[in-house]
Amino acid sequence: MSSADKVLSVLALFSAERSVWSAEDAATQLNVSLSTAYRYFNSLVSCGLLDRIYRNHYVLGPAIIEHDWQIRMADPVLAVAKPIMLDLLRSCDGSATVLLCRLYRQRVMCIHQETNHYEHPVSSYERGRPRPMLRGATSKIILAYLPTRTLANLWRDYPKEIAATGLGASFEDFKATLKVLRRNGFCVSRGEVDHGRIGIAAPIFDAHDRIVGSLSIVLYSAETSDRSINRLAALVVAAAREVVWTGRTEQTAHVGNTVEAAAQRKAL
Amino acid sequence: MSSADKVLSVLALFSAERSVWSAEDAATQLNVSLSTAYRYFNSLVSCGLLDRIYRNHYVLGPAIIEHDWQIRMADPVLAVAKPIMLDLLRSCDGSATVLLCRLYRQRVMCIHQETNHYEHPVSSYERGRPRPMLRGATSKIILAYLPTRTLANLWRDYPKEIAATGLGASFEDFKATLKVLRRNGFCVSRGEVDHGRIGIAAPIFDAHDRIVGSLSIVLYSAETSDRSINRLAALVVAAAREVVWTGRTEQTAHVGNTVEAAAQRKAL
DNA sequence: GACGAAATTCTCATAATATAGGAATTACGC
DNA sequence: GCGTAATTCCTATATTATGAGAATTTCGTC
Repeated sequence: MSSADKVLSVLALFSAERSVWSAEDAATQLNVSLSTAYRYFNSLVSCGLLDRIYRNHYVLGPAIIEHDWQIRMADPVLAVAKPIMLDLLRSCDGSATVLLCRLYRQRVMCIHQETNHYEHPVSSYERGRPRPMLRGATSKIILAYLPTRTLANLWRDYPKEIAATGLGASFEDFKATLKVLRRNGFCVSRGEVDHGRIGIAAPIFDAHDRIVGSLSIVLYSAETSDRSINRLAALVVAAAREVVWTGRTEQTAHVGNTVEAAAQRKAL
Repeated sequence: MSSADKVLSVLALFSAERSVWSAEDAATQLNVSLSTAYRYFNSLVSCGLLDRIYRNHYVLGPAIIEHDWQIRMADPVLAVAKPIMLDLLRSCDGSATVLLCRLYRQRVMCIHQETNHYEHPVSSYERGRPRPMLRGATSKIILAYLPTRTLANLWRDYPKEIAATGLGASFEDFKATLKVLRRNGFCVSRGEVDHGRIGIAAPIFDAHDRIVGSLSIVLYSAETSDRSINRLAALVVAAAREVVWTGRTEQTAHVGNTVEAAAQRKAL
């Protein structure tokens, strides 16, 4: 582990559970001396990844906020998906939230949300919030298309959790369950992530047909009939198919941004 | 400059102008060897700050998206400001966007936006987008309350720009202009940032009465009478006064989040 | 389904710097 | 302005970062 990796591991301390760290606590946690912890913090503060809000109180910094904006600006998938998600939302009768989620390594994360209930969205999964990997239609439809090797690793690491969520009591069961999902082409879940909610999800692939994410609708189960679930499932599948994950066009996206961006550079 | 600082300086390469970098370009830009650039990239990829979307194509990574979510969750100011901003928005007759902006070192950045024109907000300043420091009501009302030493630095670094934006031809002029703003307690600007827009901004202070940000309304000038500007200015000032920037209560905020967060930890 | 060019990792000797501990300084609530 | 706690500064030693090029892998193309 290089010294840069140690500095970077400071960032991993900051989580939803704990958003404020002191130099002393970090030193203890990372097994380094206090002076080293201060050196780490100073490096991160000076590049904006951390911010010292108060004597002995360090939090994640402005560079993160700005970089997230940069990611949103440059993301070609987001640009393609947004209007599609709004369309999908218009097809929903009652309260609904549409989620775009993405697979990163072995995690599923919400990338974008569109809702018609602005002050109280049906789903609390906003951009950046990690989703449970084994529960909910959003994640399960992604699981369904993972390569066997990745599934084997999951089974090795979390056999109990997989069994507990009803995905299968053996690895063969697990694969069989996922095969059914693949045949359907979509996944419907009830109350697996949030109480009283229904999720309907369809897979999103990249140019090489690898699974990269999912598109889903979250509804109140009390407001939703089986009939409309079927109708919406078809719409979600169609919408997800429109979202082709073209990482490579990112180059063109950045060229497209250049004029506006150059104007902004001079903007002080 | 430590080696960790060099690794962190890689992140600064990623900007709105250029969102994709190759190891080779980064090596050239940073004056390091190709193998060192790969080592840097690997460190950043393994902690999620970068993502390799394709052979030779590195972009900002998932850790940034997730950390931004963590910041939003833990931010006590955001929690206080959101309902206030929604209230303010309801007081606007036509299309409007309400912005919460924050001062970081010598920069102003948008932290949150509420709008009543969801698909085409009146202002394109979303969370994370840096604002010009010298133009627009949002920034100028912050300038107005900066300590003299900071203003002197600004004048030293950007005398031409300050004169060009009409803030003053001499440092004395500059200070006099800002004094008027302070006496008003708010700032109105027309078309300084975006064409055909009016900005109305009021200052936000922390517990020690230091300026930390601003709250502003952006409107279409064509739809807005002088009369309603005055009415709204009073409302913005009142709303901004409600938002007290209490960095220290961040501790309590994190305690408040713990239950939900712990539940999520077990969520895989 | 193998070829070839480009990307990426590996290896290693040397130069550079990260580290802990404590002293010195600074910040800040009271 | 005082006193405690936070933060920076200092230095010798142990550890690691670096570049150059060789070795390997990746992936588009045929």
